[in-house]
Amino acid sequence: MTKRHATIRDVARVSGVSVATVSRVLNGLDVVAEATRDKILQAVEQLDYVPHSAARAMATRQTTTIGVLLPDLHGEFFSEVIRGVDIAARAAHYHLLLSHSHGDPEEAMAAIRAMRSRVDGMIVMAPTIEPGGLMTLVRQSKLPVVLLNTDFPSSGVPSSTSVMVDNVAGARMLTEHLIAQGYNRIAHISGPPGNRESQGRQSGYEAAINAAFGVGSTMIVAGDFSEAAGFAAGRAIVAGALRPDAVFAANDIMAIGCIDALHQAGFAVPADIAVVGFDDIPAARFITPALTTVRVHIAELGRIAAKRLIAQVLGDGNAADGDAMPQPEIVVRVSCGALSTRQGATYQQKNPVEGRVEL
Amino acid sequence: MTKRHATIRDVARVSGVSVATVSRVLNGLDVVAEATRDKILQAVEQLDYVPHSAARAMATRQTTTIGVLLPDLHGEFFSEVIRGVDIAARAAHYHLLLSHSHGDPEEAMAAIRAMRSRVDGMIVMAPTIEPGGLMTLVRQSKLPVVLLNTDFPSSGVPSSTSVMVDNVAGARMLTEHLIAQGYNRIAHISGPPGNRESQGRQSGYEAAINAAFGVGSTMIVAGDFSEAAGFAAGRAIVAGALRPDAVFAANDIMAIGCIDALHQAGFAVPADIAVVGFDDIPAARFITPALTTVRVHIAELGRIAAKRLIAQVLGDGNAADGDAMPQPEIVVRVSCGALSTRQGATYQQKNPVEGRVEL
DNA sequence: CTGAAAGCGCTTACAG
DNA sequence: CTGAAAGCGCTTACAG
Repeated sequence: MTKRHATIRDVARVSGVSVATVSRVLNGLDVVAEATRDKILQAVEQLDYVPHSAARAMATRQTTTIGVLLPDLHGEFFSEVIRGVDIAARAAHYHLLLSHSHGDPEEAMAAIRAMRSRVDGMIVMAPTIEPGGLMTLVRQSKLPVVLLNTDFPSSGVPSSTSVMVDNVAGARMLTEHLIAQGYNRIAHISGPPGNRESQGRQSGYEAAINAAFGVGSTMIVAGDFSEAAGFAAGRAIVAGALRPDAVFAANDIMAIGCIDALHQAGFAVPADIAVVGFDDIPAARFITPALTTVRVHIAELGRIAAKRLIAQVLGDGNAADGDAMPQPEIVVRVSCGALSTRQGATYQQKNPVEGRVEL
Repeated sequence: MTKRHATIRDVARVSGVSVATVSRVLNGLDVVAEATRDKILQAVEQLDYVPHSAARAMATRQTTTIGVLLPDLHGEFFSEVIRGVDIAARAAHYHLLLSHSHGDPEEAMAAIRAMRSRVDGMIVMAPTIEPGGLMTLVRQSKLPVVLLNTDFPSSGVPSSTSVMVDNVAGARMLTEHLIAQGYNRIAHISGPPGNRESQGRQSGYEAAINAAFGVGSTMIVAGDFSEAAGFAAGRAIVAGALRPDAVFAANDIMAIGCIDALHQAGFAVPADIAVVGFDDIPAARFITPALTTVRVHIAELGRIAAKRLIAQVLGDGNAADGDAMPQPEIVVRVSCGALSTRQGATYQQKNPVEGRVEL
């Protein structure tokens, strides 16, 4: 067992051919004679030869690696994106290089540069970079890029380079679901201003409310996606003059905070006031009452992003056109009042009872 | 904007020096004259030059990348490991290559080979590879490796090459916590047999019970880490002859299933029977009653693994010796009976009231 | 302090 | 069907 790995020259020597021929066999060029091939494969086995990827990358100018740049590495959204990206990457025999930006535009820039020579393309989610800067960066990286939940000036960029959750549709559906149940004073706890998820969800809410009750019927309580903000919003609602009969929080964690505040003030959910969320985090199923919410298939989003990216890398223009964007779906549980408490809240009913409403 | 990126030759040409000198500046060899340096840096800027990592890797035989091989990519454990690994990798300016094995030994082997030439070392978590095979693989990969929560024959391998959660200690502490509260018929819902997490947690439980009540006082209900198994165990307990006054489920999700079954049978938790878990998943805080459990700082585990790995890569023998392994800690909430229901269950008390008991 | 040149381990026209 | 050789873009002794 030598200290250093075998190289293609070792394989050539052992099998008595040139490195060119070894290379052909390794790359599946089927011009090589069967006998030669067998000899070579045997040598490969014997030497435990694995091609050096940097050398191959130099020669081919390809890395068979895609980069994933995320704003941060916390929580379920991140892991689901990665999981989906991995599915597509693995199917195409691509490796995955991971990076994140701490939500900082500077770091995002730096990460993109650092990745540039190590990948054949990248999936970037960088909500904090202003679109112009991002565009420049992408341009000068000269790499195929697919944007994930990230704004991009649409100046001639093919839509296939951007995938995103349809927050507007999800929020609208959910609001309409509340309206359909007879609620008519529906408040919205918003996410942080300037955040595109926030904006989309609020827009969907407003569209549904305005369509049903006319312009001016919206009730917005400012939040920021934190549990504390949801709690505060709950207290404000309890204390406020205009009592909503239902609350749509822009994410689940705020909904949970809100429910907590309502409970503490002696309100029953959903009997006195319905509360729904967005995201379908794992905890949504476990709280009491189980939370009605909107689920987005994040892994699928990641998978599609990766598939499109790889198609671009391969110059395979429309290989990924077959994949529809995943649509948000409503997950009906107890907190909206559509199900009785005993349903939906507990383990066994989980599958049979939860109602999913496809868009 | 040419189609191809600038190379070191371009920089050399523009700044009127040799590529060797450019290389020196790029690598911080401070032998270069200030004026030369400035010229070069300016050219770098102007050309938006970024060194080609494959070329550099060829020349230096280093990739400044570490690989992370995980059994799968689901859930919080995974994302926390990655997050921790990333912290250490980033601090040392290493990139992260991610792979997983679908829990399949064959795939794990393949993944290790595929990674071999792309990384300077790897963190591998491959609980399904039998130790002998893993050892061979690691040996022939000739790469620094740190094992994460993975068995390894201890034949002369320095302990720094393996990091793992101390399940035994965590389970023991938790069981002792129940004992200290006066419970004396404490059952354990085990994880899947053969799983090392399972085994460790069960051992810790047994050690504590045997120490307190003498050998033969343990009560084990077989589980498999699933919510359904916890539910089934709860039903079995309800139906059984020997009623425990407390249940320690080997993970939170089984504890949740168990509580559900108890509730459905009309038992109050913790008044009639206490239930505790292990892992401190996010949902543990949100269920009713909020779950007493054991928290393991997974991200810290990942960080230490990466730090040790990088120290090995750098030949920096004891650089990581300063880092103690993270110890499990008990998170006391409502389900063990130590806190009143109003405490611990709700948002505001989250921080002030939850009792953490350091090991 | 700087440069010319070899070498890292592959792939790929170009010949034969 | 196979081989000799150039080239991918760096780094690093070795000279000077």
